[in-house]
Amino acid sequence: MDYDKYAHEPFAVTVDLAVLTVTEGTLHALLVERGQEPYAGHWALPGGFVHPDESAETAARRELAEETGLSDVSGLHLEQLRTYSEPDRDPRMRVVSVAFAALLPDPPEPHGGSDAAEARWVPYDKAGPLAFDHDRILADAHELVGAKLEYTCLATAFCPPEFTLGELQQVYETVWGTTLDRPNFRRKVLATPGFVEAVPGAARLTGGRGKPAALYRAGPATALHPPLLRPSPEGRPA
Amino acid sequence: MDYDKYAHEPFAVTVDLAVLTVTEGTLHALLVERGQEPYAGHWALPGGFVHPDESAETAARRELAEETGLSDVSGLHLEQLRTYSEPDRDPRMRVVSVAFAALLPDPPEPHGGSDAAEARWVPYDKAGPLAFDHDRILADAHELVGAKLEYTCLATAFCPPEFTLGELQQVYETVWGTTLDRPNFRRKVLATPGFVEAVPGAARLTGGRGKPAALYRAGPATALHPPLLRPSPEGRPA
DNA sequence: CCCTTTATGGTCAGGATGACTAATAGTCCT
DNA sequence: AGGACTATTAGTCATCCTGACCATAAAGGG
Repeated sequence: MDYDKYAHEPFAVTVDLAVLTVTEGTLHALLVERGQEPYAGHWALPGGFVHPDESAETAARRELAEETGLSDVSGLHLEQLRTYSEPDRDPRMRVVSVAFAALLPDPPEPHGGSDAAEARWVPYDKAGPLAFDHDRILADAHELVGAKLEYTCLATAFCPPEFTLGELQQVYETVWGTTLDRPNFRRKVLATPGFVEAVPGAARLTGGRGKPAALYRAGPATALHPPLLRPSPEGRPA
Repeated sequence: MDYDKYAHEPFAVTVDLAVLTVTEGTLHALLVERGQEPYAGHWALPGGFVHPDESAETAARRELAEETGLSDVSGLHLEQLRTYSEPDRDPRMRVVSVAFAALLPDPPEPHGGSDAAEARWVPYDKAGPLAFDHDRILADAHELVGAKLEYTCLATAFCPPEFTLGELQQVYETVWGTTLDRPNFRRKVLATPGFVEAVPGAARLTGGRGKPAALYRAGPATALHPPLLRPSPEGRPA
């Protein structure tokens, strides 16, 4: 890198967050309503400028805390998605945005943060046309999370500290948009060492009817070997 | 994103390229020798500033062409890796770098490009301490490529337009640092529709001894279902 | 001509997966 | 309280995929 050969144009660097959660069997994204031009009145992904003294990861975590009002953002899963740098993605100036996907277990009531007119959880399908290239960012986040569910233990990031296998399966089904066989899912998860570990105090749960389910915690494993492949819709995704 | 709330500090945005190739059964990376401070005399990944009118992808492709001297960079595989944005990663100023992994079939002789004192192919293992955080970027690129070989058809990007299954297997073995069973590898590859397609003119090849191998081309498939998992070194990667 | 080398073809057992059936243990309704 | 309902948990069975092999074919080199 030769920094002195070209006059380096200044860029603005932002972070955009695709904050995802699973509630009521549906994938939700956290959106904010823009208060100013451009795209005033449109919905957009939360985000903001990277400060001079922080990394993109730090900025993303700060924005996440501001936007969700959560105090403990340190334990949340943050995944760097991709960087979007098309020259015309912001009509006002040259903005390079580092996008992150954040996974939340329980969706807290979003209080329209510092700079957002309003913040709301919106079902993924109904996340209408968003400002800037945020539609694509959100779609990319969905795809990334869906793929990572296959070969990592990421799914537990959508669950509270203690969860049932039914809840874990719900995460897979919701993100993938499919249904899975319950006994098979159970067998697979339990056969993967370190994925989940049973909570010894044979606890129970569920506010509904049916047999109480055993509780599990996220295990130390991060990778899934062999992976848990989502069913191919057709013959083969060629 | 509220662009007017904070005075947005200007950042310099660069691209860094981890250009990888497989030659003589070894993974090689393209490195350039820095001509100026900081890290003068050290080796580094090729890269440079993103121009005001181009995206990071475009900049990466341009730098790749300059650095390798290849005229046809359009067909080469470029994969966005990650963005590195630690505030202190460059001692002089605030630089945010979008890193890419580039995969080459035949390593052309690198002509020390416009701004590089010298450019050279270096075996991956011997890519000593690099400038800035480029050691980590290179390692991340290796890990990404290794993972993508498992569940995508990326391996053909390391091969010339027509190749033998032996060469394809070589790619896997070199990147993963393992050995694979030849008949099993063959069976797996041929059983995946769209991965490779035989060249009808039952051509042959190889400059050495042994039975001539059939030639194949890259197929239309991009994903590998089910994946081609690398052998787990120990019991289970927990 | 024999040996080495590489490619290709095939077998065979074990593991993983998908499709089901059945039993268990609770809540809800009447 | 009893029965209906529901969700969890357990288990079976055939099939596919995989890893570990062995065998054959087609070249080149002594």
